[in-house]
Amino acid sequence: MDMYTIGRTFSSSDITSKRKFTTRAFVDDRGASVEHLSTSISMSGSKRAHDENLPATPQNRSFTFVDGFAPKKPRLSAKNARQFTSQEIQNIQRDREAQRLTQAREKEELVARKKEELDVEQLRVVWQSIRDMAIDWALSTTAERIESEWKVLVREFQPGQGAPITDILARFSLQRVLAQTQVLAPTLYDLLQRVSGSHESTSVHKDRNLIVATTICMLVKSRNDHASEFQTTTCMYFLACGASRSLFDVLNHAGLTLSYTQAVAKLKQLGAERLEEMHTVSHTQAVMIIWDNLNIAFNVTEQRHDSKAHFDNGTTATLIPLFGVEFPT
DNA sequence: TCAGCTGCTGGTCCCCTTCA
DNA sequence: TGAAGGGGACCAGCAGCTGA
Repeated sequence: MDMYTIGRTFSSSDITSKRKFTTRAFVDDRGASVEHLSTSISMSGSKRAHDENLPATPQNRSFTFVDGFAPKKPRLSAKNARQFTSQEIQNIQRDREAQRLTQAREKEELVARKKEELDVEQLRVVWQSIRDMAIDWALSTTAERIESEWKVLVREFQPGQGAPITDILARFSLQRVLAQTQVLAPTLYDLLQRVSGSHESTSVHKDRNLIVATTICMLVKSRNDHASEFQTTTCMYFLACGASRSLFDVLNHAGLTLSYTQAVAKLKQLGAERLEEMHTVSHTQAVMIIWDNLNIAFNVTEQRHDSKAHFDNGTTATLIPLFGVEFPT
């Protein structure tokens, strides 16, 4: 490895502090240069400068390296100066003017492009804001409309006070529920049709409209406890099927039927209404009575003396009005 | 083996809430 | 304010389980 001294410069503060710097550059065998700086500080005079405790600043620590082997730039002198003709000067001026104009045009284009991007971004933000406002408006308007439609529907589905169970059971129909919903609450009807997928269903085995109608009936009951035509009908069915009281509890909480207590009350009310109807019919026209024995088995798995399987026996009677038969008054 | 306990069910009563 | 409905509390009957 060869060693070369490449020179150095000092700042004024270095000189006053009497430090000696030796700067060397090493060039290895592969030609790569490595700079190494060794600094020795002469403390001759044994008197430290007053500024040594001051923090080092770029000003009092600055030095630069000068490569002694670098080719020197030719000095500008009248001897080396080239003589330009007026035509060349004009050409240079024209070229510089064209270059200036090109740079100005590019700068203008850049500014215009930035402005356009900014405008597009602002437009996008405004568009997003308008879109959000439109969605909010649509949602609130739809909600208000459904709310008003729903109130009308609930009022329509509420039976009159003291309405006979017989009438409720006779007129109840899921098709009627759907038809009334379509007329009185078209927005809600369309919404439920889309949610259930019944508007596009072609299945002949599963009528999704029945699910929509059932859902409407359950929601109506949720909104108004008096609107219970559907639940009154279903509770009669579940009673006839022998559903247990706990099953009634579950179905009642789901809004599918009345409570067991109300179901029994409705059944008794229905029995009283039919008995009254029988009295009326039997006093106004000729009737025929059909009776039959009724046997209900109450089985006990493990019979004991005080707990045995047994049959409850009774007699049922069915009254049939006779039309076209003279009735003596 | 059996008395006592527990859970389920049906029924009734009463209080509270909702709605017209 | 009355009607309608929900639900909790309570009772009775029945059946299954368990420990003495």
